[in-house]
Amino acid sequence: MMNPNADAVRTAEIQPAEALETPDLDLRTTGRARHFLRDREIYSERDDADHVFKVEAGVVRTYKLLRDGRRQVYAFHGPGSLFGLEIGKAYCLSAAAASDCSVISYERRQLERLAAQSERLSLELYLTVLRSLDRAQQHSLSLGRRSATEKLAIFLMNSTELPIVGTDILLAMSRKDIADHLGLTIETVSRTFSDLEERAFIEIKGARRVCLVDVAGLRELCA
Amino acid sequence: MMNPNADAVRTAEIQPAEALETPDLDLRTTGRARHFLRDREIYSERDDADHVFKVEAGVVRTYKLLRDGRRQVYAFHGPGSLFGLEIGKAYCLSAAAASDCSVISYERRQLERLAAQSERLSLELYLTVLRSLDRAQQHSLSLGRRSATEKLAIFLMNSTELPIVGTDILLAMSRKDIADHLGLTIETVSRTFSDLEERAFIEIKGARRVCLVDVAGLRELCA
DNA sequence: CGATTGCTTGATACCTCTCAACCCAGGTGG
DNA sequence: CCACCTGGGTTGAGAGGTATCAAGCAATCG
Repeated sequence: MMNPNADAVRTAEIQPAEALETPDLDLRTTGRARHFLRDREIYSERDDADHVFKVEAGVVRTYKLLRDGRRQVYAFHGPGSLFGLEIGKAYCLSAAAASDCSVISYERRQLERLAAQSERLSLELYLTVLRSLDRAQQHSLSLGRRSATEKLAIFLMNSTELPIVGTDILLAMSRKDIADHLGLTIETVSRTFSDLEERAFIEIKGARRVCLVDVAGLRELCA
Repeated sequence: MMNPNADAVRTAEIQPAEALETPDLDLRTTGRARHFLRDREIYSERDDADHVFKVEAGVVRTYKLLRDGRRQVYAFHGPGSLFGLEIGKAYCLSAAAASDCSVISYERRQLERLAAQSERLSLELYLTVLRSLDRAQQHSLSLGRRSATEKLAIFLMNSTELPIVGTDILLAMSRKDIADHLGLTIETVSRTFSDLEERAFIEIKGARRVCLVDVAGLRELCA
């Protein structure tokens, strides 16, 4: 059940390729490819949780809305990442495309059947959830005890998994997505970006394109 | 692997009795009872994760320390709750007694062996982790997007699981524990308690004893 | 008792939010 | 081609909530 050999957990803002990278053949055949344009909803909190998803390309965000419109983005899922695993009948989060993306959907009941038969698949599911838990906890640390600058530095350092062009990273998500992920406002995110640039930690080459000039310094900011 | 029958997830600040409540006999025999005085460390981040624990009595906190002394408390575990499940070799959080408490420790390797044999045990472990994930996400929502008043209201409403005397709840943890859990300072927690009392939502009968006078109102505060 | 510890209360500072204006790139249509 | 519009991002000024620093209080313990 638990794997003592799986070593130090990587903590990435964008959930990277992980479980099911080399999936059982069964699984590959049962999935169905789907595409979503940016900001399209994939599923909504309270919907019947009858599917589990894996990202093929692009980035998906999972989030929750409060009555007054405040939004908390829990995680960004990049290619290879699984999302939509649930205990109960319904999803307890919403999921939407943070960028144009394609995902594979698996029928939950089918996946359950397969997992019951395959020791290996069920272990992978277990590890997937455990990894998500680890990330959620890291995220709590970011939200609870850190300044805007620290939050953004952490976010950037954990975004190293993103598409890279030369030394630059490309952010798939909007300022609002970042803000709602870090518990800040768009304005503060923007100001903090500018601040990091003035202090020569990064260079902003476009709203979605950032060069990490001083990685050591950024890491230092993460305390 | 996944259980479609396990319905709506309870979200409690204090992790309640859940998995292993009716444990396999094997498990019961392998556990070893241990006692800890308040604030004693049970394990530390980076220690070898060779044991898994279940709370028998009292409350345990899992937490992490930053270099500058800031502390984030991730969760409080009450009687019946499992903690210490890990992917990697080492614990990625620390655990300590929030109040005097007794826990049962299981050898991880033994638990792994048992889980490999018992469909039921491995399912319970899976669900335990999934539940923890759900709580961690709820917690992120509290940390990221809420005012001190909302945070404390949520905390109190989720503490209904606590020992109750009449209509009062008894808080097992200190103000500092609460503060570090909610991402606030002790002073703000204290002020917010007072504020809630002035507004007649609660009555403070002692530092650790609170009467929830207006439950409907408190629930309203949770938005 | 005096000392210690945990909690409460007060005054002020600081960080982030709020509201508002502005900028810029992309798309549309005359 | 350019005027216009639109949406996302940036920047500014002021307000507000929480942190910080400091003092005071109550309970516990030697």
